Amino acid sequence: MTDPLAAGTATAAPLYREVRRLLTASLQAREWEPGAALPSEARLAQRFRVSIGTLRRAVDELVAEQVLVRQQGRGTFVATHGPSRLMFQFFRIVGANGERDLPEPELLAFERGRAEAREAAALRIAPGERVLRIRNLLRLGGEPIVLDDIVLAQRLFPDLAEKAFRERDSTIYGFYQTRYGINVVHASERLRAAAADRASARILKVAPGAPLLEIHRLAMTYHDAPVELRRSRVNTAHHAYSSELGKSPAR
Amino acid sequence: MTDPLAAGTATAAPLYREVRRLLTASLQAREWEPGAALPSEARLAQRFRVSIGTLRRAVDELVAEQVLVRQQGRGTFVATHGPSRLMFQFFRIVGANGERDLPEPELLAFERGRAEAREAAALRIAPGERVLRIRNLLRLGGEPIVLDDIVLAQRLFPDLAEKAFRERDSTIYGFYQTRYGINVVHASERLRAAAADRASARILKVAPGAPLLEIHRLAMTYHDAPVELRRSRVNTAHHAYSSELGKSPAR
DNA sequence: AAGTGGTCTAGACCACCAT
DNA sequence: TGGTGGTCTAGACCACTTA
Repeated sequence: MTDPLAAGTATAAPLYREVRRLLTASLQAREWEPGAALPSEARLAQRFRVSIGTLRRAVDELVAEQVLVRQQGRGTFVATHGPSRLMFQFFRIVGANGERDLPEPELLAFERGRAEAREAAALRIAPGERVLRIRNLLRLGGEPIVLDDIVLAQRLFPDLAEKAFRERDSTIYGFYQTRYGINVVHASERLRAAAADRASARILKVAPGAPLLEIHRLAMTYHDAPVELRRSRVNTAHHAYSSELGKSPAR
Repeated sequence: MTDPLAAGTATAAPLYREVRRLLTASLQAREWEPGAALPSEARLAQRFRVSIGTLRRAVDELVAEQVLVRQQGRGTFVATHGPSRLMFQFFRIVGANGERDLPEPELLAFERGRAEAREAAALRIAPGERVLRIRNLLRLGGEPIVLDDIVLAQRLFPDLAEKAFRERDSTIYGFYQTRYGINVVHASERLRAAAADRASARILKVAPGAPLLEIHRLAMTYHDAPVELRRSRVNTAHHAYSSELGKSPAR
């Protein structure tokens, strides 16, 4: 194998990282559609001119981040944002006994606006740039539990209209993925307790001033590029946010 | 290599899992002290009669769970519960700008009691069994921010007295590890928003009824055996709980 | 210089899935 | 039966730490 970085610039990155980078680039370029199978590991190893072990190590990392999914005997697939991925990765609200229900969404508002300073900084766009503001209610077991206020850079979602958003046939991240080729791969959240303002209280059917769990989330695609800013307010009277510390996801 | 499970009982577990099990057993038996180096990978591979690749795979998993720590050129070490592990794995409270401070603890109460039904179920002991109840305040930047109520099965911590707990020279989990050989390796948490009761409000210097972030944590050692039950109340006026979704820790 | 973990390879064999 | 991913091996070479 020829050294990919022969010059003496510090220490060369390991080969499997370079292979991972190439795989990610192909995913970004939509060389393989969401849900589709990648070429076999043997073929990919040939293509990148590495051993199968090195190729597998690169795929291992993308599988760990749930960007790819392996199925023994069948192949390796581009992960889709279906209900199961939502529940495993992006929806952490559980019932009193730890049980998880699929949330039922209701679109409350869909508006166009301009980015405020803090929103612009988080989304890495210019202050005042056009944004979409979406208000979405999630019900669990019929009860209104989560109120989401979503901000998107309009530039990333050209032509997105309320009708298309409302009539999507999948999760929100699934919609981003299939309609706009934007694959949310991780998110960073900050949680606080806050008193319910009047509007939130009315929608969530709690008393004004009641304690709500407030979550600020920045969802990102490859290379930590920001995609979506979201503020959630959760009625935690009969639900909770679940967090696991120091345990590898699944096994 | 002889098959470790020759009989036809379903599918045999992979060899690296068996090696991992043996390593975990040695750790539980304190064959290597916290902070001490394990034998080299070559020697461990010889000992377990596996190839170095298989041995490394077992160690990989324990490193991913932060039970072991690798240092290139030096060796592989039993992870200790020092300040850095606290901050990376078990303390998720950050400031308004995301900065992390080391909390300064103050012991408020140390009492003996009996396990209530829910506590007993969580700790997997009998209802009414002896427990220790510890109330601990954490300050950040001098301000009281987190109030912890800790419940321990006395059986796991024989002879534990207030003085020893108060005068410990490390984190609480470091104390469990060095004094009792109990290594907390992961924890499961449930977060809610709740109104401050009078006692909490006084200690955290907030108004009674102010919204607090309430965290119920069950800390576990190897094989998910429960160790500690903890309820935290956090003043999130100037701090937040940080959560990363779908990102491998560190890299 | 010696010892450690980190990377990479090449190949064998197994388990599982589709046909 | 053929193709896929999953496991395991044996060995070479590199990077880093310590003395």
